[in-house]
Amino acid sequence: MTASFNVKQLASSKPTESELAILNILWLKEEATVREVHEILSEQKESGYTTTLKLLQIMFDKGLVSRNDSSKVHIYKANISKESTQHQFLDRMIDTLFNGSSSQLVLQALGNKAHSKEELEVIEKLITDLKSKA
Amino acid sequence: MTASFNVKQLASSKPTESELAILNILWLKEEATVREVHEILSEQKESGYTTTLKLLQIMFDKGLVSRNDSSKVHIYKANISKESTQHQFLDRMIDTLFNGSSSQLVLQALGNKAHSKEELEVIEKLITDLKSKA
DNA sequence: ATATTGCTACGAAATAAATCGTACCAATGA
DNA sequence: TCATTGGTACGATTTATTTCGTAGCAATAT
Repeated sequence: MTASFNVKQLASSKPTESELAILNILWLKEEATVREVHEILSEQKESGYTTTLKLLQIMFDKGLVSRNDSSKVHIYKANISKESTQHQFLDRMIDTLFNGSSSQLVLQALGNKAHSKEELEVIEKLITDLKSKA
Repeated sequence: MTASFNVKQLASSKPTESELAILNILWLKEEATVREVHEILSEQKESGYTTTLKLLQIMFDKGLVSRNDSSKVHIYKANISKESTQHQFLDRMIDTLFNGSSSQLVLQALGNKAHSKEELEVIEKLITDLKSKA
């Protein structure tokens, strides 16, 4: 048996908080064993090894991660991209908290925190591009 | 006994999904009875009256809403602002999903959906302002 | 007076999420 | 060979959240 993932429910379900924490690690490392994930995870939050294991197994069942179990030590990979997950959460947030207006959200986000001139210019450039296409 | 709210845990806790749905209604209507909240809520989602009631009572205990119970029919108000809640969720999201970079989030949000020229110009204007202060 | 209606309070069940203990297996070292 | 180590599987507990039934009370209608 080689690389595979379960198809009970495709990666449509919204990851929970702890699942997100694990996904972040997998996005960073591309591949990781349970132990590796657990090591990094426990820097952020105290918890037992089997908790991490179980979480990864649940995520596997949901299709959020895939794994290679050809050797005894299973190797996990994220099965959804960071971008699509960002997208998913942004959409949901725009719906539930910004009356469906993404520009509303952008304005808030820009207002909240300090941004360097460089960051602002990158954004500005994107807007110029978008305007020419609108 | 007049307008009051419980102080067990101040409005620090992150509202849950259903609590958010209720807050949205209260932000819209400024004040509402349980029945009014329930009426609007059940347009979006089937559920019993006492469910809404209980939810409001829990939110009251958490300090998320305040209420005037001087008459038999209690009148509820949101006790946290929409803006601060947006802020709270944005921050959390930036942390857990955008490596702490809010401009990253802005870029994603701008890229995701179509924006009208007008919206883009409002954002552009804000950026110009921010740049002059940076 | 008594029944009905509409409200709050609140315990408790149902569901979802997170956590952990224990069993079990294979590889390795003494 | 036998003990130890390090891995997976998985049931069961705990905790958080949602949902609802039932009791009880006051106002209103019959």
